[in-house]
Amino acid sequence: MVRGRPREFDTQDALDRVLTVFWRDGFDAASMQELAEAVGVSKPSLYAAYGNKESLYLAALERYATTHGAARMERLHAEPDVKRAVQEFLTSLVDAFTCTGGPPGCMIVASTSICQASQAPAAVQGAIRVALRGASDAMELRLRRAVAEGQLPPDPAPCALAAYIGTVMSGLSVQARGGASAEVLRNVVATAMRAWP
Amino acid sequence: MVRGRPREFDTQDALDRVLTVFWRDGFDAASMQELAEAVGVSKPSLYAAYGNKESLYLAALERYATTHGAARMERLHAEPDVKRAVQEFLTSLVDAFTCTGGPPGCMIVASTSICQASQAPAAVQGAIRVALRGASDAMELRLRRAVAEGQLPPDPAPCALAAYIGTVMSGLSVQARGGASAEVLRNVVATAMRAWP
DNA sequence: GCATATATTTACCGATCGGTAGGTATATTG
DNA sequence: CAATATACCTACCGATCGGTAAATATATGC
Repeated sequence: MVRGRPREFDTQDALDRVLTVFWRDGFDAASMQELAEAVGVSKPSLYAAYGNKESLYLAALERYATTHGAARMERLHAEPDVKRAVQEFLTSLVDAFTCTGGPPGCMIVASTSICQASQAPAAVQGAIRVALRGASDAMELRLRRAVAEGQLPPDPAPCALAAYIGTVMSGLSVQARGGASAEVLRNVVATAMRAWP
Repeated sequence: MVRGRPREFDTQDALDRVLTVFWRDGFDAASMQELAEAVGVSKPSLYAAYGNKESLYLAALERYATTHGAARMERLHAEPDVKRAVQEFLTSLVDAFTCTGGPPGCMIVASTSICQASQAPAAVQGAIRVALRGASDAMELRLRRAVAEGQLPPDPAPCALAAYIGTVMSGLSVQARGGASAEVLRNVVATAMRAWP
């Protein structure tokens, strides 16, 4: 057993609460004071557990990817029919972006819009860029597989189609952030799928 | 003639410089100090000319709409062929979002992602929402006209199609913000237009 | 010239920011 | 029972935030 006084909060549960604040307010606007209150501990406890604001954000971003994105990505690869897979993927995004259980939209997309040229540390900006690219890259991989399986024509190129889907994903987040309803966004997804080759 | 010492800077030209900083950094992250330096005057001069940060932002946002959006909107209504009008509209957006003369992406879209639940004053958040809706509304108007002219089928509804195009516009801004090239985004527009009825 | 009105700047205000020092509480090890 | 190691919180640090008071500079009206 480890010596010393045991921590009085669960670091993963705390990350979930931190994540929600960063998701809503972004890196700059979320203050360490606010984050500490969201977790229910004092400010120095956060520093002791995670280092500084930068590493806390990086940990929260990673947790966001695993708890809010991983299952959806797995489902994208598990569904054998590629068109159905993408359709279900986008629809589940709409549900997530308009879910009242958390802030509207996507944490990564929201951060992309504002953190690229602000006071955010370079590591934070880089991680956000990587995360944004990650979704498109995974989508491109899925489309490439579909082409290899003969489910999709090679033209338009999987790369271009993935960029289009990534753009729609980003747009859905912005619209949700702006107050668009799930019903409206489901119609957007239906229209977007009309571009399917 | 008006009495008193004349202002030593042009308020419209100053707004252009202020606008660029807000465009890049957003309402919160742009400090009055930074804005004053961008204009080339001292901080109290900005306050004297525009009131406070909130009204300065609102003035900058309005100027952004007129100097960066109005001409494009007029062109959208002037082009008689609706599909070509929309295509040219989106393509010109790509050029604007990736133009090296200013920050990448759209000021309104970038602000939407982060200012909705932050410390930004309610008036600022409201103005951003209105501006974001404005683009979709103008697009819907254009599509309704096309339906009336027989250029477009009534299904999908102009409302839904406009929401889709607005989503693509938002997505283009996010992707540009994330570093996507004009070439990639032009391909995205081409793919997006495949959904045209 | 002199009063009036407006613009400009330096220097400052209280509040809040990210981050930390230092004392105290609580666990294991011996 | 120490002794040690870790977590906790109060109080504070310098820097920066939005915003302003007060003095000075420059124009017009008489």
